[in-house]
Amino acid sequence: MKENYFPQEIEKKWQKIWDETNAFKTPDESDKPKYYALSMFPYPSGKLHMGHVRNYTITDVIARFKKANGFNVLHPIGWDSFGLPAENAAMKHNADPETWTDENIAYMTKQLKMLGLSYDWDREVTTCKPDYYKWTQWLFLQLYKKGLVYKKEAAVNWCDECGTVLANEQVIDGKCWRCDSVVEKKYLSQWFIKITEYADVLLEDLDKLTGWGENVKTMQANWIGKSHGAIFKFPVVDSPNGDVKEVPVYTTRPDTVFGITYLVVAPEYGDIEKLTTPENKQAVEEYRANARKMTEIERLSTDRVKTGVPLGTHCKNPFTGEIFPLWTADYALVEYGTGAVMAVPTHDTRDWDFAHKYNLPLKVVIQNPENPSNCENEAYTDEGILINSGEFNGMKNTEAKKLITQKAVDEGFGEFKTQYRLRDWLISRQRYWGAPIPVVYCDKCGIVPVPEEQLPVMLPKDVDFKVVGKSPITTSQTFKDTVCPVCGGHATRETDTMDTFVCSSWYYLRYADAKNSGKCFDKDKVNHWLPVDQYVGGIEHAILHLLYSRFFTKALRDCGLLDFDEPFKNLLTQGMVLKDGAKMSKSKGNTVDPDEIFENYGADTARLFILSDSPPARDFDWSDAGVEGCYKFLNRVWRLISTNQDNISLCDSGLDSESFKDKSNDDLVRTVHIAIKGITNDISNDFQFNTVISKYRELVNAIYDWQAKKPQLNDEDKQVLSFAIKSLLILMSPVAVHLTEEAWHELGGAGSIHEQPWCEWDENLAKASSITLVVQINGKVKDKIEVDEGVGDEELKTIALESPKIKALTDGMTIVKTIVVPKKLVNIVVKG
RNA sequence: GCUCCAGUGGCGGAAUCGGUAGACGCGUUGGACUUAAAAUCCAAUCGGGUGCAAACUCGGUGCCAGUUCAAGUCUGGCCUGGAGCACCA
Repeated sequence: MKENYFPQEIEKKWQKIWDETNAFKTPDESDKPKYYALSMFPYPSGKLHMGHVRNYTITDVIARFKKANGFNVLHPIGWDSFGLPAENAAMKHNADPETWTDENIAYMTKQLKMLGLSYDWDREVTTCKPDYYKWTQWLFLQLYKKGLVYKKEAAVNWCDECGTVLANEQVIDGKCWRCDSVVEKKYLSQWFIKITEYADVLLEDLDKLTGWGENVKTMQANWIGKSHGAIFKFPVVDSPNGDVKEVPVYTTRPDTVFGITYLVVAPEYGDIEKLTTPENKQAVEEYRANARKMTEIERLSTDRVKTGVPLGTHCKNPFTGEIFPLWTADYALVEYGTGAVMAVPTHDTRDWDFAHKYNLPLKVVIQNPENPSNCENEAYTDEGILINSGEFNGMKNTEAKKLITQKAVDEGFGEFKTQYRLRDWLISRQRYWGAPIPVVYCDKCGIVPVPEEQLPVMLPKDVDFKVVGKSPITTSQTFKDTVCPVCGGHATRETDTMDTFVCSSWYYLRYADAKNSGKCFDKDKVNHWLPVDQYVGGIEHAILHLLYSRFFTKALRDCGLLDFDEPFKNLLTQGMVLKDGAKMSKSKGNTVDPDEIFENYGADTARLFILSDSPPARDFDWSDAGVEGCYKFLNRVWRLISTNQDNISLCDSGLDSESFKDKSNDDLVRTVHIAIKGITNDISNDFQFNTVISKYRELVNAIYDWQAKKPQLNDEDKQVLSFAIKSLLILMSPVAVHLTEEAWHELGGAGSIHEQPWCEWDENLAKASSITLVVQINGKVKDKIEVDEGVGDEELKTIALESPKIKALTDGMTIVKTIVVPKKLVNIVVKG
């Protein structure tokens, strides 16, 4: 064993061996219980960044820990490899996106191997390869058959920079999630997945996800946005042609229905033209044109002054017989509810603002119990007692909600209604580098799905990537023109491709059966491996990927392809990697290149450091000094072992014997047992790797201290040291994967350290031989006394009371009572 | 506005059940080794007070209350920061 630690040399050596022997291959069949550890797979952008390093290291340590603890662990990796950056790169160099992607995957694969990750590379999945996207297309067809996919013309989010539409989930603050440019509304015919059909179960099943953080669950719940309310239908009294009989509205405040003074429809409301009088037509048209021009950001800004114009027509309130005017205003959203709102200015802040601007009347119907002369300066939106509400007067508004709706139901102008904020998932993209949507448009038969036996619909190669203003795929001569599978006549292929989030919504299933060429996956294999026991990834997917994947799992279950409800049993959302307090990013210039760290310090240092300073869920501040510190620590570990090489014998069978445990009352043996227990518990409880690493340090410090007191080691000491080092190596093996393997090998350990079972501890040895009794007076620490471990409660009390310090302090006082916490503490309550 | 999370030394953070606040590390300071440096090792490091010193003592986990023999931890009310949602009727 070399005296000095040369990580680069060691790491290269072992990586080669692991690679050649396929060391981390996972068999499907095993006597052991299964464990599925998964990181969110990367987009092959070119190089790994520190976020990747953190993500994959966390999952790798978990996978290795579980393996050592007797599980058959599935720990796969793949590539989320469709998407716009490849296409943009291709456009820039007029090259094939596939070449760019392949090169990136090759480079990043090399980096993953340099990090020493224990992947089963035989299960690698690459979403842009036909053997994968064939099944993405196949699954699309299954959902289509189930009626969960449809095409419709709708107001959609258009990103001009990316030249494509976006899903709702991909619009952040009115901007594109990818390129940050402002998103426009466009009316286009697009493909949607009916995720709303699963809104309720997606919400309800969040309760089953006990292994998910509350933050992610509430984010999803908010996004789904379930609300309970009513639909009321208001008869139109003066529709110009008499062809619109009523306007339905959705409200969560049926209790305020007696306070309606006007009604608002969205500018895009379907019947708006029929509800406009000829005199108002011009103003309404202008208003609508103006609304169309506005960006989402402008339109949705809450601090904007509300605007609107009257339509000239009126509705009747069936509860009161009152007639009130119809307006259009862009604060009503066509996509939500019915696209029309009943306005109660006295009890809704938005209606209040609008009514004040246009001098619309107010009618108070809910009385503020603390301030009966309410609604003079602002809307009153809290609970209260109904007034001016006919038969409902005097009732609590919370109770009236139900009764008022019931009346509407009974009299045929209303119904109870549950409403969701979630919209259907827009999945078509006007881009080349994605899975082609397997559909053709026949001149005669209309929309025809591609027959399954014709899959995959391959991406064409005869494409001009330099084209501007349309998808490159449309330039292919061979792609568009095709034959209708039904009638054999001329047909045109769909040129839209699928959102990459469709590809990533099922990849975790494919790992269970990655090489299956006849099916997307074998049902038994998927049922065996899934759900994922531990999923690890960034919080940025809290809604997008995680919601889509949950939906996919449920939809595929309903297609009979699998038998479970939720894909990810436990979710760990790791924090960001920061540098100098800001997220690492190229634009800020505060990135740290993993390659440089590997080169200068080795992967083990990188792994150790990225786990050391913060718990996984919290943000992690990268510091050069911290890396240096971890490197020094590994050197310290190496030195400890290399200078003791002759004193250590790993294959000493005596280490595992009962007699060794019994005869060893050595403090170091106890320290090791305490470390094993602590480290095992810290990993098991929420993967607290930062404290695991502090315990590595404590153990190493303890071994050094122990040795400093023993200039000469006798045979028993050597056995104790061997036990300590062996345990240290195994405990550190999930993190410092190369160093521990090398040391294990050099010290004559059998096989690979990564095949060793985890250390066990003896409960009796995993505690100090004596305890420090804390003595408090009135809750304040006054004395600390070393006592034997086995001392009983009564005796502890006596010891405490007889301590000279305590005697002096309690002298002349009345002892009211004495509380004894076994093996820990005595609190003496005194008076006087 | 609503929802969730967090707040502990100079810094990252630690503290199963309510039971010694500040583990472990970074940084800083002093020292040893060295011609010198690097590396390594040793010591100190929350604040105030008493003391030459060992030591002793008081205060302290965002703020204010409360529960308790005992609160970083539990309860209520605030403050600050972060994240998500948001003219969603």
